[in-house]
Amino acid sequence: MAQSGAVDIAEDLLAWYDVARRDLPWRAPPGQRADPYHVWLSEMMLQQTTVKAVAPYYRAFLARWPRIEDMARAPVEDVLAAWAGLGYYARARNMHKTARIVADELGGRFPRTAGELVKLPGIGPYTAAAIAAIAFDEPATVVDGNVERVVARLFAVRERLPGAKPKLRSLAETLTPRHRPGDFAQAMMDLGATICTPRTPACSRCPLRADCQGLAEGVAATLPLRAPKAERPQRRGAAFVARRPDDHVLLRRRPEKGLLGGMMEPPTTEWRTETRSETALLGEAPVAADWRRVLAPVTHTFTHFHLMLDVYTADVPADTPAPDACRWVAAGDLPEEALPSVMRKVLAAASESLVARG
DNA sequence: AAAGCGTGGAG
DNA sequence: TCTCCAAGCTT
Repeated sequence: MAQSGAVDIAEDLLAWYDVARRDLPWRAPPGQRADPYHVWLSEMMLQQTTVKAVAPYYRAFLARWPRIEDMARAPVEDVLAAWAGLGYYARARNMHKTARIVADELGGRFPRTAGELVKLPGIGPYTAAAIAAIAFDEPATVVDGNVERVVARLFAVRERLPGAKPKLRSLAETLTPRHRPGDFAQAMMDLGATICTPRTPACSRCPLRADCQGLAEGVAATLPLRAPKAERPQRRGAAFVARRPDDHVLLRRRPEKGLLGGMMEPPTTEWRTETRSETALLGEAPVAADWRRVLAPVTHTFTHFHLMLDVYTADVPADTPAPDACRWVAAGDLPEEALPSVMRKVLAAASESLVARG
């Protein structure tokens, strides 16, 4: 194998990027520097989230809040509602905090270095480096899952993640060029997303195949090695969909911190590992009513547990007061609410059952 | 520093 | 159906 230096590898990758780069909504045309607001917004959304899932949200956010001052002015509830369905909702809360800091305290301008960017809410080492490199041309080393995979294969690193992170980072640093660092970062991610994929990588089409130690040793597709994951426990609970005669349903705002923080839901019981009796579940209903259980429970899988929710529905009087942290919402306004996917499943199950009952 | 934190698509 | 996992951050 002709052993190329780091500079050659970076040059080969950039040459490939110039002809193979993906056209993504947040990318500036070739040769132009991207708008920091656009880069930041896209990077916040892209944390642990696929390009395909992000694209429509990115367009919607930019159309609704064209400048960071616009987002800063919006109530956080609006941002959460627009974010609903993307997951990891702390990202949206942190993003909004950063919007206000940048708009109100920094004159609408993002810090230009990774070292300053990382101090802002929701911006960690990866996002800070990505913004600094892409928007401000700082030769920061951008290390995400793609980069870890590409580097692990390129240098045949057999140490397991997450222990191997420091080694992978330092190897990535040796590759980062002072010229076009933003394009280099995006090239690494494009390579990881389209060629050096987690399963069945297309090594025959890889611009770095001549320098890939993992390929030479026949282990590329198996890297990087990962620690086995903990199994997900099952949790159970009930959700209560109360409906008024004027077609309003009762929603509750979840606590600011923790799972689905700040998001709306039809009131639910606690979610516990053990199964509880219907009587016990109904004891946590938000209002007294003739609750009827929907036939099929809603199931949903979160990052660290499976959830099964029994769904109860009830028709309640028009003058039923909304309990603490709750409010009545017209059925027609539900699409605009900050309802996470699992809670949209609950509402769909309730509404199907109402239809089925006629 | 290990664990908590979403979702939907691919295989 | 089920597992894996995607441009990570926070505490």
